[in-house]
Amino acid sequence: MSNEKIISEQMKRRERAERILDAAADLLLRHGYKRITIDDVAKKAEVGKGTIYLHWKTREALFGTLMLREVLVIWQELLSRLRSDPKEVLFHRVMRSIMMIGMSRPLGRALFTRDKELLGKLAEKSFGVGPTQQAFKGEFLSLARNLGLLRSNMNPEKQNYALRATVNGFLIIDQSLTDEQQLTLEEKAEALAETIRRAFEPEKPLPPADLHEAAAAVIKLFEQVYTFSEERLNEQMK
Amino acid sequence: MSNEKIISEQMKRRERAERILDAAADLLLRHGYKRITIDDVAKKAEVGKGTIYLHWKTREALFGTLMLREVLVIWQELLSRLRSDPKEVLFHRVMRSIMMIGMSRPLGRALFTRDKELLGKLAEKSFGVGPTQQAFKGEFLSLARNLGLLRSNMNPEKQNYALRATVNGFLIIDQSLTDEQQLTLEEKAEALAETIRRAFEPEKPLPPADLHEAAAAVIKLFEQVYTFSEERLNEQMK
DNA sequence: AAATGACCAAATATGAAATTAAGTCAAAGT
DNA sequence: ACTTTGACTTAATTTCATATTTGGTCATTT
Repeated sequence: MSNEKIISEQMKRRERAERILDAAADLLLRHGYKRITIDDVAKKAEVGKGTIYLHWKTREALFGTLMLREVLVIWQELLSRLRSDPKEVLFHRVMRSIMMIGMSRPLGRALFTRDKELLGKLAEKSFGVGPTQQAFKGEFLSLARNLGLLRSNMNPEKQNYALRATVNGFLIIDQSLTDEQQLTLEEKAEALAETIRRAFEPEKPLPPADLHEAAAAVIKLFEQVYTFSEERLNEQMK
Repeated sequence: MSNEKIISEQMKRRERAERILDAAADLLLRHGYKRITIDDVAKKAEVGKGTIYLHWKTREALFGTLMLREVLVIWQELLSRLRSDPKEVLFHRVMRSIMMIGMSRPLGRALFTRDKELLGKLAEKSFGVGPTQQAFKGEFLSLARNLGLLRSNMNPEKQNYALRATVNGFLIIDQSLTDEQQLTLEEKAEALAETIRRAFEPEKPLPPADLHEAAAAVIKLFEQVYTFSEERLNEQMK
């Protein structure tokens, strides 16, 4: 068999996997995790049930991959924003972007708010890929401190805790907001950004030179994490 | 019957109600809401089951009163701190106190973290007394802005949202913290205080004169809310 | 060699019977 | 007379046996 043929075969395979994930995503948002059966997904994706098991070992693995794909799309969009404007590397801007990107996507929103109704037991697990989250929580934060994107006159553990609590608060609160005075997503993201900027960023703005350097460094780290996660995704989709 | 006699009777009645609540609280923290029966409470409080229904109409009402009592204790301790030092009226100090007081009390902690394991369906309901929470979310925040305790160069709705999200984040995150590097309660409360101060308070500190005025005004409002809630409690305990 | 769906075992849903517990009130206690 | 109680009623919950569904496999078809 020719090389092109093999590659084309792999592409078709990948396309089919994506189609199955699309079907799963649609059903997930429509009916919620616990109500979906593999038969439903197979029917919707127009493949035999056995075919799904050619791609994933278990039902849970299928949905795990779906979540990872969603996280990667968000990650990619974030990277694209970072590349288009170095100012986007400012910590509050990164957080605003993450909130804007994630919350405007139905699946991202379910992930961010830990929507138990929709995700069922999936809500507990973390899909940022273990190492990805590590990178984010650990490496990224210390990098941000070193680059002057975060205050450095603050105990790092305390700062990490405070950041996590704050961001989590903004993400989680959305579902319990039955308030009439609903703010728009833009306003909410802006509120998060302002809170983060005032509470965690240095008083005086970063000089443009440092900003560029910071952007380059952060993009590099994010690309590493992205590439790593992408490889994981590719493995999972065989 | 003499007046003293009647008052003494009422006191005994009240004491018995407290004893029942104590029993309920103990069982609640030990076994969780859904596992407790009224018989358990009656036995523990050394009263007949019927006696409990002389105080409360339903099981849920009994536990509702228990929650209200807990909120009032926290409220009272907060007021006491405010009275002892006017500086405690600074917004970040109020928030730190609330976190310190509430989180150091088992029942308060369950309430703040919305511990579903312990509180069951009670976790959903709000026990700050409808009007109390209104007062807190509405009146208190606008009063704080007027008194210079909060930045006034920020859209009030957005500021309210951001504050709620932030504080909620610090309170809720505690239960999902399986992290090894557990901070002490003091450190966590300090982290919340610092975040609040930087993100929501004016840059320059309040002059001492304004501080005293602010403390007086806030204490007055809190006393009103406290008194109102206390009356509710008294009604509920008949 | 890839894809399928009939098949099997395990999980889950169903529903009737048994148990438990919330709430009442006639009787006992003070 | 007035308070307190626990046996009683009924509604809710649990149990348990049976029926159904569904995750995952693999012999057969494409």
